[in-house]
Amino acid sequence: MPTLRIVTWNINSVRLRLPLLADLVRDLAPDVICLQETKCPDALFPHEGVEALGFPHRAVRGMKGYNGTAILSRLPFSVRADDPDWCARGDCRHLGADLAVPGGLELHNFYVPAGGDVPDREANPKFAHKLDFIAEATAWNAARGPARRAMMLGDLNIAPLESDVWSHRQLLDVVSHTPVEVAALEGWQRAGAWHDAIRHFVPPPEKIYTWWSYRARDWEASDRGRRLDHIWVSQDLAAGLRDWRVHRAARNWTQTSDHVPVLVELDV
DNA sequence: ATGGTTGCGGAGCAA
Repeated sequence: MPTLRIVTWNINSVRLRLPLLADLVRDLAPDVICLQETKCPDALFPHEGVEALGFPHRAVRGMKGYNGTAILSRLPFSVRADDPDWCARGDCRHLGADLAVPGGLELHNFYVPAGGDVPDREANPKFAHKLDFIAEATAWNAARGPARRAMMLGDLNIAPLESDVWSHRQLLDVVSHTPVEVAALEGWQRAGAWHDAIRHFVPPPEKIYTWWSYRARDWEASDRGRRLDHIWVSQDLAAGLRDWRVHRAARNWTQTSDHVPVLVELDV
């Protein structure tokens, strides 16, 4: 029974931050890295640099300027070909893989739309897109039944719990923590019977954040963070969870992302 | 209440 270390990171430009990927590999020793916001067309992906870090197996789904996902792996895997094109946009927000481990392991890397600034689906098309995206993913999970030997991770752009934000009261009207978004994310989680792998180790009310705005004068002193990045596992994998890490130190790396890497180690 | 920063791409949009 192999033990895997799997990381999710919204890298916010894979070309700009390729050197930081080396720091991530040094610090976390991952077997699989799932990236979001690579902002890189597939033809321009820095394959050589990633190969040199020890990741011979890669899949990328990128576009010019925005979005983009990638899976970098020490183990072989195949890209899942029949997963949906969410909201029929072809906007590179999901990459599914079947990892070559005994018994198989499904891995879904998501970049959920951020949703703009106004939490109103009529006034703000970006917020409508966010809710529609999650509704489609929820229906997909519901149709497939409870997940088995599967992981679901990525930048979901929602902080569901009061202890996932620096101030529940002050963020109730802020996109990422509104009740309608929280209900949508909880519905998605329920539809797939997903188990929150980070809250498995750190139950509420302990605070956990994975994102701090670039706009803060001193992100560390103000510590106004949100837990936007998540790792969920199917119920049959929950007993295999071994370790976790939110790599807060990465927020102080030179020219870093506003998100930090999140790691889970588990027996699969 | 407002404004604050970053990346892409080379202005303005998205976050």
